[in-house]
Amino acid sequence: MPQRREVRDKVTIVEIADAAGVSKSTVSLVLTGRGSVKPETRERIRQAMDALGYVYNRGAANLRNTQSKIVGLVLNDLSNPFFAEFAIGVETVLQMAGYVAFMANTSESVVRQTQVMRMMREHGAGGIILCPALDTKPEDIAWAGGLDTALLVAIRRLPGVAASVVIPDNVAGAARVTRHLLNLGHKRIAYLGGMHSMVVRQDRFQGCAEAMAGAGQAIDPGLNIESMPTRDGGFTAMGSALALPDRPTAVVCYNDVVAIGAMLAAAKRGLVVGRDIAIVGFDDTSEARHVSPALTTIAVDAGGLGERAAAMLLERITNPASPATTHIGPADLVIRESCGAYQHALAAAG
Amino acid sequence: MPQRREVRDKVTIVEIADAAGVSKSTVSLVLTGRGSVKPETRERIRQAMDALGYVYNRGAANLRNTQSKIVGLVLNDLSNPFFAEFAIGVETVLQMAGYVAFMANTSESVVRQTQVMRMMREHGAGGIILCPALDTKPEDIAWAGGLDTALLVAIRRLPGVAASVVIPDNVAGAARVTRHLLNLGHKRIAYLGGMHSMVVRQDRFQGCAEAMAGAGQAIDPGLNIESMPTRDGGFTAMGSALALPDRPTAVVCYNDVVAIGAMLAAAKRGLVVGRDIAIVGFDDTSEARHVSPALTTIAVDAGGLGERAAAMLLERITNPASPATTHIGPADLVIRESCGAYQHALAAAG
DNA sequence: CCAATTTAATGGAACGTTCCATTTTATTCT
DNA sequence: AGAATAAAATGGAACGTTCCATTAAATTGG
Repeated sequence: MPQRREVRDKVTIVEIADAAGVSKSTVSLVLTGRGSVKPETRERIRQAMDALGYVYNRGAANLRNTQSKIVGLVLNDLSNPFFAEFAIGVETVLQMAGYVAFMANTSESVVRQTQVMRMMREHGAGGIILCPALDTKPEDIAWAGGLDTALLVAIRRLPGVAASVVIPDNVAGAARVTRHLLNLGHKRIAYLGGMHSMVVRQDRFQGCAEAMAGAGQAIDPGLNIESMPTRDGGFTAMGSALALPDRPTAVVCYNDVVAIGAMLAAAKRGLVVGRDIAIVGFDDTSEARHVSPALTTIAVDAGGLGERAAAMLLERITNPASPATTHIGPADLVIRESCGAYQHALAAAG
Repeated sequence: MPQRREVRDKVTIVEIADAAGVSKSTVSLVLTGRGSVKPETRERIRQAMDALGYVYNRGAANLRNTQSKIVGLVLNDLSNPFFAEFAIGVETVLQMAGYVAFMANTSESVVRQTQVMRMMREHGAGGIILCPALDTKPEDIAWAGGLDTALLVAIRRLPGVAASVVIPDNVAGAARVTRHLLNLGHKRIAYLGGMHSMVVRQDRFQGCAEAMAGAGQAIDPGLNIESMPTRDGGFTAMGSALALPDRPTAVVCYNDVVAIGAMLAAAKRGLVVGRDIAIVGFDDTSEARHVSPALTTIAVDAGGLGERAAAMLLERITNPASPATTHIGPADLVIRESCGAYQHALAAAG
């Protein structure tokens, strides 16, 4: 007696060929759209395909091709809306080009990052967009020189790595928002949040310091305070800033989430943000708009950076001879309430 | 004369074998860790691998295996922090199990959703977690009965589809928050946001209506107002609610983002939310905590749902005989300021 | 020390596709 | 109509791996 069939085995190209009374080569032709096949035959094959529920096996195809049509996107912190926006931008461009993104979240873990990138390469990713986890070392991506997988580093640049780069103009943005505070009359300005080892902090701090220098001022070293780049980090950093005998009158924060933590700390001490003290952020995440008072910050267009990153990577994939390039995106000042500009203007008018 | 070599071709298992003076079968053995090979030989092979920069070709391997170790995650709206949290939960569990997630964002487009799921199946995904785009029809995922790719539907259930399901307890959650409002003395309660065709809205509205009925009340049909499930949608829906001759005193919203839009509309009309009118949300996204006044809402633990979804899918992948199951996660009331409970308590005490 | 056993290592045939070199069939030109 | 050409269809050898059936080498037992 015939044994009950356990699992219907995958339907392949030759079964389609049999069903359509044609050779497997012909089926391949209609699949890839490469040769010329009689419309009538094509139709017969198409019908056989959905009748049998055929699904194309890209693994098998890539075995000959090398063209994998997949790219990896490695994010250090998907819970940060900034990176979600970035990812959406990447995805949009990729999907238009018929590529599919292989996305993964490392939660700032370098070992996870390594694992995930290995997996992606093993699956034949033609390129990887990497937003590196903290403490990523050049040797963690030693393969980057190779020709099989193109690498693009985004958001956090990675000194000493041969790869294309897409970042916002951190130093110009920080300089811009600092000048805004200087124009409002602030002199005693603090820089809050982020760890000293982060290149992004270095860049932003540098912009801030340059703007101060341009106005003949300098940042008091005691007002340059590190913290984790989190809400809690901002909260405690602001706490120590306010405990100082000579408080700052304005605070530029590493990013929006630090700024929001700092606002909480100020409020807790009875200060009205925007009146008693100015606080500004960086990134312009959607939270910046909805927090109260609304946060003055630097908009870097996360989605746009993502689109640009994807486009640049695609270019390098399709044309491997092209050199690695660097794109530095705009960083625009968005004035809201937390800097006190509005109240300042009122006072000037009144 | 020899032509300059264009691209170093991929190094394969047999090149490793040659370099290590061994057969390709032996290399395969150490790669898979299946047979027994002398430690000394294993070491020699390992060294050859990193000397030549070998990268495992999973496509080729899967050709024999069928075990792909990849699963797809299809999200309808990555820009919503709720789904980002969900995705992180999924990713965490998947990565522990040695799987890699293939993540894609559809932005509520059914055609994009179809494309992306086809791609994933073509790449050999063993399963797909789908947060369906609006207007997804059962026939859009007709393949779901097949045995090659397991399907799990999350967050928005999809009537008429043979798949496992993971959703929060929408009706219980909505009932709970509605009872809370009833306990605060509200009688004229509106339901705001979401389109009538969405099953999630149907469930939440049902919970709300049941709670009202339990208190001998009913929702005035004129206070059941549809809108897009966005901030703008909430804003305009609230606008029309407030334009009514007989205004609601409390509003339960489809989700947090609608609620935040509604709060803006109320504030614009000079109402103090939490005092002049109660507004509550659903989801407990991180924005709910930071908006002012802080939003009373229903917490559904997006991350936990994600973890559960991944675990359930993995179970079905490794054991295809197991039946499709449904998990309904908890929905807990989080009382903050926007419902006025605090002021209510003060008044009662004073 | 030889047989029996265990441990290591090896060919070679798949797996599902592509693509080159051919062959078959249809179309056009004089 | 017959030759020349163009269009359509086909075998079969890759691609990089796994795994079964073997063989070779090492270990054990009496």
